[in-house]
Amino acid sequence: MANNKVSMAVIRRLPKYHRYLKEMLENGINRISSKELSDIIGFTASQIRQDLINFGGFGQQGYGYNVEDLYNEIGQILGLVKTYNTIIIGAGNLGQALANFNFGSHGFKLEGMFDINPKVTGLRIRDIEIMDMDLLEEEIKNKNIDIAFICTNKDAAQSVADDLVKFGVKAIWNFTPVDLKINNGEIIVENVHLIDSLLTLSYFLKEK
Amino acid sequence: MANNKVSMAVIRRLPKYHRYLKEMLENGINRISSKELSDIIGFTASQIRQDLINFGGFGQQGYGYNVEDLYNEIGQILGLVKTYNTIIIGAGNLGQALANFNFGSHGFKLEGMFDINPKVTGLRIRDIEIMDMDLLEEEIKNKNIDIAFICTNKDAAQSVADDLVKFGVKAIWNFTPVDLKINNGEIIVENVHLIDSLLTLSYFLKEK
DNA sequence: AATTGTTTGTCAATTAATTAACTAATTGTA
DNA sequence: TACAATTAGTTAATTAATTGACAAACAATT
Repeated sequence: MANNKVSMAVIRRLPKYHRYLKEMLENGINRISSKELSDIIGFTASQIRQDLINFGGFGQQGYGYNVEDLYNEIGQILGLVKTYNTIIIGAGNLGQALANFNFGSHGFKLEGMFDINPKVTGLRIRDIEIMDMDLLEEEIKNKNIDIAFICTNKDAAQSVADDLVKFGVKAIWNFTPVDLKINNGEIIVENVHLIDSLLTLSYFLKEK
Repeated sequence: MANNKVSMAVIRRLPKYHRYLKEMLENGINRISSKELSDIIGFTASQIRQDLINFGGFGQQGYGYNVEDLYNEIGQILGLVKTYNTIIIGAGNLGQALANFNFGSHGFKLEGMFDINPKVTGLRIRDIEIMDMDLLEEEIKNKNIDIAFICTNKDAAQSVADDLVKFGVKAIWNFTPVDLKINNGEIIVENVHLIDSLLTLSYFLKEK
């Protein structure tokens, strides 16, 4: 199971494999070749084999891949074997929407929500209390929080991120239209820049 | 202003340029070199020049780029010169969150929201009525809808997409964890696969 | 058991994307 | 006005990513 520098392009395809394999598993398909997978998922068969080889290769010549095994392997590669503790910072519409997404079923347990607005602090979303930001440090440390979702407005994002890092969070899922400056190279930052996505759509729409 | 096949990598960087240039403009910076921009935005100076050359090149040797001009040019490239009419399908937590995002300020005017759930139809979010899906065809045609945001559950996504295409929508912004099958090659589909993003984060978290 | 067909893993070839080097235009200054 | 400094545009070199080809391994069949 080699692991010297897997490219970002490959990594970003893994969740899609995982998604499709799960579906196949649910449909009772227990064997698949790279060619068949190619037809379904839209990557070339060669690319699929190359991608999987990055992590050791899980197939068998003349047979293909066992769907369940491959699903489990990719799950493992994606770190879906343990549960991560998460919190949401900013309990506005987006924060509340994410709280209701139930990422818990994928192994991401929501442990708390935070906001500065006294109109929402004290409320509960899906049994999770919205707490004041004053409690952030304590909660991160007590509950051993791994991942924080930043759903504040863009002006608050950087200072919130600084606090999160200071208090020991390991990864940030950033929903604000800001590129966070994080000095600590150990901290993972994953952005969901909705406006960038919409502008990309707009680009292609204009091209027509 | 050449335009023979700009690569996806370049296109997906454009919104970031646009974002940073806007910020500079607001800060009263009116001139910038590729080197300075590189320090701020994190792409190499060479890449920045290469990117811009795809669209004709807007700089001047010995001077750099005029921030306002470049901002406007990129805005134009991204199609931000006209207003697009949008609707949201699925008025659950996410749909409501997106309605409150106010993409109108970027030229994306929200013209309606739709849901099948009678508990939410009739309600208003930011002065936009949540309508029953029965009215979808009529509204798309009357209001000349360009873009639909799909925020339904994943099981409804494909059939909603089929209807949207049939009724004349030009682009779909898909928030469901499904890869929509659209035959009509003229239709733009832009995905926001939140779970894929979270699993990518998870991958890097596991790597540490 | 032998043979045919399938399919991965591997390696090579190709294509795409990024980075570096260079040239010529322009700015700013003495 | 002349000259040094700056900097985009351009071309070339490098690196990365994708695709194609094929041998070895295995499965299925006779």
